[in-house]
Amino acid sequence: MKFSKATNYALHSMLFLAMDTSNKFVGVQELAEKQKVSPTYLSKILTKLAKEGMIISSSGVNGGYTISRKLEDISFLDIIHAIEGKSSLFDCCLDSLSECAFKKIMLSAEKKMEEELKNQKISDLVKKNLWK
Amino acid sequence: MKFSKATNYALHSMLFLAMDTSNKFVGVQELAEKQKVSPTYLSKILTKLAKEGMIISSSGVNGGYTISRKLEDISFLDIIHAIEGKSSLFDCCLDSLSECAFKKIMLSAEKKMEEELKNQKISDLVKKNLWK
DNA sequence: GTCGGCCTACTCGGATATCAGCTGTCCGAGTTGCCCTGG
DNA sequence: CCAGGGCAACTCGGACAGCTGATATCCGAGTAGGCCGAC
Repeated sequence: MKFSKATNYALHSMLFLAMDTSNKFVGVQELAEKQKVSPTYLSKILTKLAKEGMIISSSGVNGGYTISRKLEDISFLDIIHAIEGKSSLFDCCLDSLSECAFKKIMLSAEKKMEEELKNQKISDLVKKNLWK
Repeated sequence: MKFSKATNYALHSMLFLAMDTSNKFVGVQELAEKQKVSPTYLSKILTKLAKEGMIISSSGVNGGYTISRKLEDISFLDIIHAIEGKSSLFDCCLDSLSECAFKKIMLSAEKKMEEELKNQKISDLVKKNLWK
């Protein structure tokens, strides 16, 4: 029961991209170096984000990734869902036909966390310039 | 990023124990059968709960487990913490000396969920008699 | 009758096997910009 | 000069290896209650 490292990489990559003002595409290499990850691995993570439309990828020379225009709309929850998946954190594995009482409660607790994450946008971090 | 099955077993076991009115110790065998798990595996989970003082174990003939007296105080969060551990769900693996901006936000979201789980007691479920 | 030893039904805890998902690597394919060459 | 081919710098995506932690099993040890036999 932990967030995966991939989620961490995804969040940081999004921040890097959001803070890049050059309007150019940023290569995986550069992003990977800053986070000390292998470029190939990071590219897999970025591909997931691209599929969700949060970032845009460009092949070829001077290719790379850049943030999608709708930056203001991208919340932490979106990023986490893109990496971790959207399924519930709790599975009641007893094959109860009737709804498991625990599941309801766990689900509502989960919702509370998601609400909080939905209100946190990457763009807020950029404004506060919280990165070194 | 999922709650483990062990957590599910722990929650259900706690409910079974809480609903047992016989004032006797309930054997692992019985608990395991109801949840269709191996008794040895379940015993490891129950040992963790016992170490946290939520349940009491008794060796020997007619031994088993029974709920601790302070049932009213036992929340979902206590049970989850006993099984999953108490460490934060999010680790920022960049060795930033300064506090990572993400960690703060993730931690606060996590807290929201924990608050909810802290207010949910096993004893409430027993009262509502939500189990088949 | 009663005391003590044995047997049985339990839990406890360590060692180990198994499995799934996360992490990470490798490589071939596709794409694009740029240079270089031939007309 | 300039059009086209080739090259190099990229990403993309599938296949696969390694590792870690969750899941599960096995077994020996300890413990408590009850039975049974000897005195």
